[in-house]
Amino acid sequence: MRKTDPVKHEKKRQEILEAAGRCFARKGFQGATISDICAEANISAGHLYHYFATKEAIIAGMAAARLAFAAECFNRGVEGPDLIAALVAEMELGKGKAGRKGHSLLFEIIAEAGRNPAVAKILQEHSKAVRALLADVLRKGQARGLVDESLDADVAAAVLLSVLSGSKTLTIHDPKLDTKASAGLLQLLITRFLTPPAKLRAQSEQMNATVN
Amino acid sequence: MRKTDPVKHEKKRQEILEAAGRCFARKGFQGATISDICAEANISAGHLYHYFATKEAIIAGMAAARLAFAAECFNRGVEGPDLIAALVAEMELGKGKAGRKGHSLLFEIIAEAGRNPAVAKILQEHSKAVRALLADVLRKGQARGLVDESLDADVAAAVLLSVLSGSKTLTIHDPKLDTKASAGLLQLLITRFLTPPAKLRAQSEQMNATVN
Amino acid sequence: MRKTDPVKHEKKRQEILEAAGRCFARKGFQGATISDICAEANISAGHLYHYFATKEAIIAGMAAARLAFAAECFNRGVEGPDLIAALVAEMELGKGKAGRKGHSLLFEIIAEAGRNPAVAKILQEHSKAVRALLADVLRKGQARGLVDESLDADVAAAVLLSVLSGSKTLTIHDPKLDTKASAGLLQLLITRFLTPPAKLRAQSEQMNATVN
Amino acid sequence: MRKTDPVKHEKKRQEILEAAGRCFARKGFQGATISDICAEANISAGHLYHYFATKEAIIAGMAAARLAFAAECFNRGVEGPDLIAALVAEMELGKGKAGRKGHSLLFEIIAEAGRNPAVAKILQEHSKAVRALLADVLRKGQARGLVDESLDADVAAAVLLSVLSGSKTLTIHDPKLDTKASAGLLQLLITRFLTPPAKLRAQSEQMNATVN
DNA sequence: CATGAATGAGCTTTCATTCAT
DNA sequence: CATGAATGAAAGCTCATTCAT
Repeated sequence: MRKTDPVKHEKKRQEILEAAGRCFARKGFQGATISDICAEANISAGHLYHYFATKEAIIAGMAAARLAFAAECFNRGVEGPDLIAALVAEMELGKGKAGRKGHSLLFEIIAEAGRNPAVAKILQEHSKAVRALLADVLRKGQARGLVDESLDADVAAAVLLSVLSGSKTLTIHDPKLDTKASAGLLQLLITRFLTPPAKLRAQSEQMNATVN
Repeated sequence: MRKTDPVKHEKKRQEILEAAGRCFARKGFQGATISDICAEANISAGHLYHYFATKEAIIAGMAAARLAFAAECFNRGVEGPDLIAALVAEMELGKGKAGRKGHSLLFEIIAEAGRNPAVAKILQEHSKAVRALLADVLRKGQARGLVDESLDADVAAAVLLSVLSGSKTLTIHDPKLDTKASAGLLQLLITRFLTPPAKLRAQSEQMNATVN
Repeated sequence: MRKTDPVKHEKKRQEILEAAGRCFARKGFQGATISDICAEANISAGHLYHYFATKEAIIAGMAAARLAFAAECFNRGVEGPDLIAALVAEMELGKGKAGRKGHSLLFEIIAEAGRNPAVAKILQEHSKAVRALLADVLRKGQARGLVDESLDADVAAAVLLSVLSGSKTLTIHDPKLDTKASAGLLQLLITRFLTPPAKLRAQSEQMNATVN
Repeated sequence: MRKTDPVKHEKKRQEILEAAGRCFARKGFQGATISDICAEANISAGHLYHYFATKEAIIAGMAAARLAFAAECFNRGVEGPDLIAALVAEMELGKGKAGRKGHSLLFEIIAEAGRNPAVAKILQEHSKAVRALLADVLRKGQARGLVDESLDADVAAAVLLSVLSGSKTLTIHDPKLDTKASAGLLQLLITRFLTPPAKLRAQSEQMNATVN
């Protein structure tokens, strides 16, 4: 009497979600068909429904998995020594086609969240967690004098994350973008936003001194 | 034999595009059917095809119209006296449900651009034009000492527009967002990014003086 | 601006219902597919849905049409001079294959009524109407001394109709049935049930007299 | 190497058929799925196929079991002292919802017999046996002067069974049926059909005598 | 210009059945 | 004996598009 092995089951589920992710990135949520996903996952149409009750469930599951993965990457980067460099790195400006596909998927999720409450909830829970983490990092920075104390850490975290999202539109708006220059300006933008004015003044005085 | 009145024809086209825009905002590009659009525009399915050859053409036409309108608004605001206030105003953070629908539509367009070359081209042409305009404004600002001269105006314009796009994810990521505080920090972010360091130092010294 | 012609529309609807009736008689409600019905009605699958929203609606519509037709036949027969002969005629015992198909359809409807409320309602409304008519005829018979006055006309009508339904199982239970003999006995059964005892006695005394 | 215990095997078969009967009563032959039956019988889908080769076989087996059971009940009742009361009792007019489910199943079988030869054969064999039995009882009644000798016992048996079948449509045609009154009239109907005219005359003369 | 009847490919989903374990 | 993962054909239904009127 062999009972279902829940580990194997979960592994297969993840495999399917990954296959679905690739299809969705290629064709969008509605453009990708169940057939596409089955072909990509190498299973039959009928079998897919042992793992997911509806296509909706696949979309929701896939969004959750993708965002969880993104959050994990973000966490790792942000807990390192250089917050600003980590943020800019997260923007993945230069990844070519593969990166752009991933970005499309992100905007697909955002658009879907506008009319699919299940996806909206997933997206909001994800960003709440990421925002909280970032706010925490900012507060520590404020304690160490590296971040302007006059900024509300929670709001600043939300704004920084929106900048991060926005940065991913750069290559979509302009495929011939100078990614190095853009990354540099984004780094400058974040630096000027976060650095305490006193410190900034000191730096610029020093620069002036150097110049003169 | 009366020939088609081209003015009337164009007017109807615009009407249909507006109807399509409402449907797309509600249900997405694939979720909205030709039937939906016909119902919204009060015409028959057959008649729709006198104005647009395919659904694709409606999507493209609608994206073009929507972006043209956005550009127009943007131009008006940006040519006014206060650039930064205009940018923040453009972010439309507090518009409630209606605003969020419009934002979903924007991200729909962005996601679609990732896999539909026609839409990608429209989006890129639009942003090229807007970017050029904004870069021009920035250059004038640099000439008048209001904008940091060390910034490359073209790249800075692209970055600012990406911040603008990103800001529209704020209410999607968190519907309970404190819109005033967010708008305030975004304004601060742009200010600190653009203001020449020298001027900023002056301001902050002045502030310090006031404080002491 | 040609508007839909409701007459044509209704005619097509009836055509489809007739085609559906044939398919259902052949394969049952679930056994007959939308494709089958479309092929039988010579229309495309998509077009069927201009006339019926769901397969359920086709079943319901078809049941209603079929029962309405049956009621019409019944009414015509029953209002004639010989009620009992009409009832026996209605049993259609000798119609061969075609008849049996029609009977299967009837039992299909009855079985479906057991779990499909919409069909149950249609069936009940139909039989209510037929029962009322038959009860009326019985009451007139009672007034003229042809029907036993001690019978409750309403209950007797229901019982007679159930006998009519039951008679349609005869050829299903036994395909080699002696239809003439069965029809004869059914006629006798109904006669003995309805005829006033006094009249029956007179007849049988007369018969006895003849025999002796 | 233990061989299959044929007793246990048969017992399980019967269990499954009972479970199938409940499912079929609830949802019909095509509406009930193999999954439904497995869940109701608490076995796995694969295991079911150790007992039945196809769904068809389950339907046939279940029909056979159900009809065998019905025949058994019938036999017991009909061999008792009061034939007519037994027939009316068999009609089960007042059993509420449960009864109606059982009746639906009967009509399901009848409808299925119209297009499924296997089921048709089972039904016909069953009714042949029951008819033979009933004909026998009638012949005995004729010998004892309780049943009209002019009736052909075989045909009368078929007609009586069709009345029995038909009676089961009563509550389907009218859920608010007066079951007592209907049962009374059915009893009267059968009585008048079977009783020898001479005896009937005697009874009615007696009644007249009483009345006068 | 305007209609809506008509098409048919293709969608998501279901389900009887098989098979490795 | 018993499981449930796996199949794949086919179901009901949708929808962009065409066309006679």
